[in-house]
Amino acid sequence: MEERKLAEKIAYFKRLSAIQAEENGDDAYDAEEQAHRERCKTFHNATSTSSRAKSPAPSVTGLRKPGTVSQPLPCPDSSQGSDDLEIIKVTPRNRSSRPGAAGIADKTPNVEEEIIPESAHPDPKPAHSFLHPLLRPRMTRQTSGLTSDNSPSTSTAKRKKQARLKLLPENQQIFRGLRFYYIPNDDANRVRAAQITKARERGASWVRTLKEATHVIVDEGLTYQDIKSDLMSDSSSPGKVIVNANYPIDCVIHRILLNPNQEKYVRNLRVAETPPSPNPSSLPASAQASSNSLEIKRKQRKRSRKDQELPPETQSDYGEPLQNNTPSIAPVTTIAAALVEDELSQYIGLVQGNSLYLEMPLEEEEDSAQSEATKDDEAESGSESSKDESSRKKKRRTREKIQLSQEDTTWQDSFACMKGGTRGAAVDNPNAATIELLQLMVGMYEHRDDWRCKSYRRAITALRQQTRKITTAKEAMKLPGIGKSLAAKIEEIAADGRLRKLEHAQQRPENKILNLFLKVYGVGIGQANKWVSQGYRTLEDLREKAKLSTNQRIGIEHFDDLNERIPRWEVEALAAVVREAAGDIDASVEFIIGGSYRRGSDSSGDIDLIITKKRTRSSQNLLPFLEKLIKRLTDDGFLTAALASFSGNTKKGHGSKWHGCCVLPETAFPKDKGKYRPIWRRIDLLLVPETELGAALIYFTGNDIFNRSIRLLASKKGLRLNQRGLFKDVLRGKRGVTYTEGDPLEGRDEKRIFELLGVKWREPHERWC
DNA sequence: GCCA
DNA sequence: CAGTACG
DNA sequence: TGGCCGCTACTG
Repeated sequence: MEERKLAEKIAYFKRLSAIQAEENGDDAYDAEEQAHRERCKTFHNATSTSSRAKSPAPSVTGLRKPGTVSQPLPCPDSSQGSDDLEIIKVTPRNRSSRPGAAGIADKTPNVEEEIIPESAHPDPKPAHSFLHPLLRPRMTRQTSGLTSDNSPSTSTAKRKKQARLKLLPENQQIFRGLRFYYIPNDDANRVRAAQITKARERGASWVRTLKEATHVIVDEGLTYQDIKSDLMSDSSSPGKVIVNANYPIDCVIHRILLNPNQEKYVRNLRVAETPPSPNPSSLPASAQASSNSLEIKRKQRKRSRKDQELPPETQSDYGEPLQNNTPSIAPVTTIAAALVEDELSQYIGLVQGNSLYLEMPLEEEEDSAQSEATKDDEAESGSESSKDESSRKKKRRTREKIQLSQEDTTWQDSFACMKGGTRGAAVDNPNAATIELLQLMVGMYEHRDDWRCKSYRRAITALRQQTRKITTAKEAMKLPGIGKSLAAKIEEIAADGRLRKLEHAQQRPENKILNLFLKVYGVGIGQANKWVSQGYRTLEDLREKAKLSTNQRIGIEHFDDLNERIPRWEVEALAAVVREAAGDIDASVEFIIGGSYRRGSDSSGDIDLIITKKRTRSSQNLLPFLEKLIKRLTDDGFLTAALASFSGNTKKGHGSKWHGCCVLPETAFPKDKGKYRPIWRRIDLLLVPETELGAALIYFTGNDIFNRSIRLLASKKGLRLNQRGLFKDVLRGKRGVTYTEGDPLEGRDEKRIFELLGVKWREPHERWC
């Protein structure tokens, strides 16, 4: 026992130094990993290009062919999906007993429910106290909530149940959905305990049996011979990832799931002879070939911070030299951008600025600049239309302004819903290039980090309102919603027309695959992450091997169709079909096309229809009608799928939305539009009583940013806006207690809602934010 | 991501 | 209830 | 440091 601990301790420090080295030069991937990425890149290029390719045939059969290139990524066999279910059945103790929690082993806010309260961390001293100073702050945050939950914590801890494990933000949960089994599977020693904690903070769940695991983490020093018996006992080992403890560490360092098949992670854990049930697809030749122990391969390139502080020219590994349009500032801030980029390039969701930033001289210059801005602002406070000057007001200024100015043009102006924003604005905008790249960043964050996403979009909105090109960070900082980080990015883009962080993110195969999966209806970040980590890479993989919900299957089968834009004329044609059918059922029902169509868009992602009728006070009143309509349209072949209806939802009395798919019938296809081709379209129907039409119009017209903004504004005024109306924000502490009465202020009249909110009316086409 |  | 979707 | 839209609605 003593020997064991000593060995582990040694191992700990060994890994620790590795971490430190990594942190110092955190883009120092070793050659193996880079090679892996290259392979991935090549692979993906080969397969993904067809993702948007449309087949001339009806899309029912138009699913693109999966990648044909073979790739040594772990690829779960088809049985794996069903394994999950079985696992849960077998070992329910590790999970919440709630039936809905199946398969959601990550995300453990309710860990207390779990069994095995005690955790074994005999040492009160936090593990991170060993760590390199640079690491400490972050580590402190991560491990502060070290706790027990479903962990197979076995040692006889004195520690009782205490603070729960604190999960890191979603975007850092690189292990989300994965289930780790350690050999040995306890946290008896500090090293492993810390590793387990780190893994779990990043979304991994620590399971007690080998059978449950997706990943088996074997202590360094153990060989295949050592774990052989363990693995033997598990018939499901094929398909599992078996790696040594360096793997999760490196993943944490790089903030991303690395290729587990690299030799350094499987060293000694695999034998060429006869592994119990080798999973060929997860055993690359290289790994199988050499099982002899090599020395710990130290990361070769450890760029120190000093090394990074190079002149821009040296930094740039692109062909073109940087051009200095802005003499005095550019060099400095370019370095800043480069440094930041370096730091951030590891993983898209990297948080918080780094300390280097605080040392940058950006802020000092700002003060002087700010006084100027202040002066400018003074002159024209209140005139919203003087686009250039007034919108570059400094935040501090804004605050003053609030106090000084009058109601109408004050703080409300900072809400997106107050601003003009029009669709075509970006086209001829001087910041178009910047906007475009930032927009791509939004795409990378979409569904992943909602808040960051929001920030980028807000920044884009700000840029769009400029009449002058923003070229420096200093300048950008003056815009509302643009802080240091975004300002640096804007400057980087202005300087050399590119954003390295974006490029880096774009070329990550994981991101490409993730983006692909996220486009499937019914697939969110959780499911997409799970699938990616399970090794699925194409839609074909999903269709054949993954277990899909009904909706997800539809989303995949008609992926190409559903991701295609709908031309405006077709939106009208589709609506006409619905109207016509409805006319036979109840001619007094009215339809309003909402969504981007109502905002004037040339094309839409889907068709949004508000269904309403005079003298209706509840969406319930329209339910019978809708049922008939649905049946009729389904029989006609117009509606092709129901994605979200309101099946057993009568209890809440709402039942107001219907989501599904439809196809424009050939009979309704305009002759002048070329050759007819049936394309599945997403259609959303919203049942709206007359009394709620105004609010529903606001909601269904959007855009989303506008909605959120105006709702936020409402809440700041002590009101509440949703798709059913504007409400007085009464604090109803008791659940649903008599909230039916009196609270609604307005729901019927769209303009009236604007008025009550003190917001100047905006036409739908002015609601692009 | 930004901001109070 | 958590995940996903809607604008 | 916590909030960032909706006491949204629907699915499983």
